[in-house]
Amino acid sequence: MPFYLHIDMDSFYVSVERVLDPSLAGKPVMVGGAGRGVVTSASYEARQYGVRSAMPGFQARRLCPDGIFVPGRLGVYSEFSRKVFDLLRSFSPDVRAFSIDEGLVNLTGTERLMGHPVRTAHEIIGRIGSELGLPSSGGVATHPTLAKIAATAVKPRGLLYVPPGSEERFLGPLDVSVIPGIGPKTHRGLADRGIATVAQLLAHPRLGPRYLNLDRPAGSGRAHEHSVGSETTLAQPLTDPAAMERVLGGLVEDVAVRLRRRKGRTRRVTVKIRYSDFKTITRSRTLKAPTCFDVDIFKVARELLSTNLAPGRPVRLLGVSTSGITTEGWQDSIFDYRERASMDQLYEGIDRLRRKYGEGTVSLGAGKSR
DNA sequence: TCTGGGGTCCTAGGACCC
DNA sequence: TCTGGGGTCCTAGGACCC
Repeated sequence: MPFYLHIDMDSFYVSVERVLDPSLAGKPVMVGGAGRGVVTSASYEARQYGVRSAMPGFQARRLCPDGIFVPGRLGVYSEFSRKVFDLLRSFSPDVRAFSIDEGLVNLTGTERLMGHPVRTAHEIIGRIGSELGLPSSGGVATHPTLAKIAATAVKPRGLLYVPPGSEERFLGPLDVSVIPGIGPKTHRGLADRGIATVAQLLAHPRLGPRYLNLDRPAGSGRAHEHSVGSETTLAQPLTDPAAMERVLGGLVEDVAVRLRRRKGRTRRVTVKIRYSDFKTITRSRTLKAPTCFDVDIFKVARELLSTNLAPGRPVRLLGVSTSGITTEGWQDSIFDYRERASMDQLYEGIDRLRRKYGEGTVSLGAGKSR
């Protein structure tokens, strides 16, 4: 019998902040939400006021004026995340990280060594708490999706076991929104057709399997296409194309450095423009040959920006994204092998300088303005 | 003192090819 | 002197997730 444990950290960023500053315990704490930002993590005390993650900061401050707002420290959270996953991997070789604070442990076949999966789940959650000081929730079930739904259902500080054979009894009465992939829009659409519970959804011959297919074995999804992008909401909306190009240059630089760090080359460049009325457009172009160089990406990005920008209309966000990324070598373009090789050396040097002396040290002609 | 930033996946039309 | 048709790539938009 397959057994999966889905681990979901409880208000992860806030919990890490509390480990580092115990005086935050028991208080309404929010990470993020400064200025134009949104709340990225809210303590359960803050949620009592109606604060949710992804909520705009101004709204959170209105709902919870006495709350404590902490700026996020992604590097610190990543470090704690690594420790959590190290611990998970000491229980099973098959661990999948879904995000910084969510992971799946395959406990199939561990019974003889470690006892029943529920016992193991208890121990894992206990050790995340005792060794790292972090609260978490877990779901144990015969299917990964089911385990995730179970974990979400018992948050915070809960563990829920869905025994084999009781899957439909557990899921049936729940609201369809518990299913990953069903967001507000789909939820409304289903409600319009009179579908509110999972049981009603599963009874539908076409829609049921589309949104929840527990027969499909784990990990049978398609191989996903990787992308690397960077975007920024501007401190002040811009109307000056030259100023926008400078921002674009900074974004391109950021993207290209990350692309090279993972030894990737992109086949596609996408520019994103969000006007101050929130109308958002994306314009992309597929390249003839994959590249990881700032100059190549910037050339395309600048062109996409200049040919699609509505003149005089204030822009609040600019973004650059690269996709269709390949990590294959450059042997496929033999004719310019030598040129590319020397470009690689040049950029390696630039990246080294940037690492050593800071991001602003070396920049493109277009300059950087972030 | 309006609404982040990192992503993945899906749909759908048109081009293009055989 | 009505509309083939299937596969794949390109592009834009949008839903959704953390």
